Amino acid sequence: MPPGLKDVAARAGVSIKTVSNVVNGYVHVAPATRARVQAAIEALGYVPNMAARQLRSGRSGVIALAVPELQSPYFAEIAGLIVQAAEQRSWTVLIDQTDGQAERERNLVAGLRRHAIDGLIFSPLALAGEELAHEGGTPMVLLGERVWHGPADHVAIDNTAAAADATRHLCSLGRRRIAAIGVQDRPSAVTARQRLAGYRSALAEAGRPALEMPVESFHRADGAAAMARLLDEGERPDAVFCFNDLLALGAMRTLAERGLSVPGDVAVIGFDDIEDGRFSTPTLSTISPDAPRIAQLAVDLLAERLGDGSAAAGAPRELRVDHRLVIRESTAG
Amino acid sequence: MPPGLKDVAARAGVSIKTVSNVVNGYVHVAPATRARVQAAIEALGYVPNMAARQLRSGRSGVIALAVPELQSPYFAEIAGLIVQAAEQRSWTVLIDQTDGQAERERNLVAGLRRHAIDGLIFSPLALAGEELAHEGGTPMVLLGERVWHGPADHVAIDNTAAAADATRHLCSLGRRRIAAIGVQDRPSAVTARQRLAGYRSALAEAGRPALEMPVESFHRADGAAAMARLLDEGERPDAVFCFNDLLALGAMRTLAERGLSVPGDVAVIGFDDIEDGRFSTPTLSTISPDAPRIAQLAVDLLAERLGDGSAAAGAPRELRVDHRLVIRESTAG
DNA sequence: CTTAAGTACTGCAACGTTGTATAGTCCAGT
DNA sequence: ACTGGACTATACAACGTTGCAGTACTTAAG
Repeated sequence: MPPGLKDVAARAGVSIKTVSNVVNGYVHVAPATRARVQAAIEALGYVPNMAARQLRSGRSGVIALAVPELQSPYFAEIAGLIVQAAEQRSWTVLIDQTDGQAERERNLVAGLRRHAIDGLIFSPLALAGEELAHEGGTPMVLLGERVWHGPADHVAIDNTAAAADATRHLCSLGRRRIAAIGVQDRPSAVTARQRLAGYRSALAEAGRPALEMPVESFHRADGAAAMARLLDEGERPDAVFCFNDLLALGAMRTLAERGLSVPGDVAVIGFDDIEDGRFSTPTLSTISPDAPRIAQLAVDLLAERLGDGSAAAGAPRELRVDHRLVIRESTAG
Repeated sequence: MPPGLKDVAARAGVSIKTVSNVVNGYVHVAPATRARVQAAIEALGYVPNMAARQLRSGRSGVIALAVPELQSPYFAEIAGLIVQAAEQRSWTVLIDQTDGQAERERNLVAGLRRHAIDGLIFSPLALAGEELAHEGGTPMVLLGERVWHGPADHVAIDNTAAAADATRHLCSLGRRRIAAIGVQDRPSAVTARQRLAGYRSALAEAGRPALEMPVESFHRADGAAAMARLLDEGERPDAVFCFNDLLALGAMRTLAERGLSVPGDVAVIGFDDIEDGRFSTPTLSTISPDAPRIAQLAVDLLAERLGDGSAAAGAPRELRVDHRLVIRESTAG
């Protein structure tokens, strides 16, 4: 049984509350007393009991981060950055994998964990719109664009503009048949729909035909399969905009297998700027979102809602984060 | 303020304890009463307060997983699998990033989180040996070989044998100058040392010279830099065994930049079987550990220690998990 | 008809912590 | 000497839950 305030108090010859005051850095404690208590704490190896603290204060010091899957490098990176940002506030991050399952996401929002976490940073995949609304419970910050008008804060890059940037870049290389890999028309696939919109608008601007390939999900295998379909289907594209880097890496793999050169025969650009793309052969051009800033802002927004007792007060905010086009070998020359 | 047992009890016209009994599935509750209480629970949206539960029971239902970094695909995969395995027991996993910092790892072992988690699955990087010993606190399962004789369970593959398998494979291709990338001589770099041992023994067996490149850490950039040094240094190797896949991907990148073909000029094999290697150009041969089994066993071991009150009882166990050699393009032909 | 065993439910205490209220001490300024 | 304030320390009551002990009633067995 680990020692409690009681044990420390007994050893130091003071009251329980005085020990509590020392632990919490209360100012009005005589130096001698403080020293005695400190010594007792050291001697017994006292560590505050978080459960009891939380029971009293209602705060656990834990925030949850819900992402579709950790295996995806982009989410792993975001997760790592959020953990770091949370550390500055000495929060612990509990990472939840939703696997893109609506049921799981619903549970999160419904607040099944309500009593254990102070706040939630959530990157929704299966849910969208009003389904994300939650009544007065845990403060929540969403990663991704705001496409509805519920009470949660959002942090996102401008997906549509970024997709247009990527597509325009391909146009500027003089490519004419520019395909998009990553189309999804589920109503909840907000990100895919926005990137598609950006792609279409840039193509329309340049007067080029659209060539759109749907995918099940955003993994390498989906990219590889989509590219294969594209090649088998008809006149082959001379450029591909993939809605994330994993799709692009999969697509490049198929191109290599078919003996096509990148960017010679087909230029490829991705989205997310994951590390893999910096070391692939060829290296992958991409849209680089300012991930550290996304993480920082998400945590800051949450802190704001948490600090202020009136969490509900203040209109929900949408914060826009920068992105930039990174040109590497897969679209060089 | 969320409703508590008290509120439910008032609404259902029973005592607090009866509600508690219903919630906990205690058998001796009249069906009618149970129904009434259930209705009240539904109506108020009652959710048990985990903090209070933990305070009473000492159990939080949360286990921690400590890995060096989530950005590393291997750890991300393990993390995902462990979360899934833990879910079967309805445990929540709190993922901790140590960033390979000894201080951070020490804190974990010392049990700074002692009161908030029931158990710890730990993949140590900076710490080794007796430093990992911990007195009677939280049950702990270590990922990685047991190189000391403390009280914790271990789950690991046979790193030395696996490294020898990889090296022998390169020998069997008729390669003569087989380099190793990933050497580390910090006493805590247990994994690196074991893989090095396997490499050396296989080379000795085949009567080939050793060619060893140290690295700072196990990332793509380290692999790329090590490969560059290797090429600049002297007679170039015709095969490289990299101690993980990230190093191998980095090395392949350097080879591509230098215009060398893989496996034509240099065969490359990695270790971990991360997804990147299945889609890289060329695809990467590797040692594939049975990661799902590692995750399952780690969780099962922890459950065993947790279930039994006498956690200290029972000798610490070391479980060996299978691995296999996966031959892909980077060592084909 | 008594006793024992079983069922249905309740009340109290405790888990370890902190906010509030309070009491005593000491000194400065009247 | 007397008031007011700052300082130091304490006691008590919660936070929401569950283990334990206990009460009242029912049924079965002797």
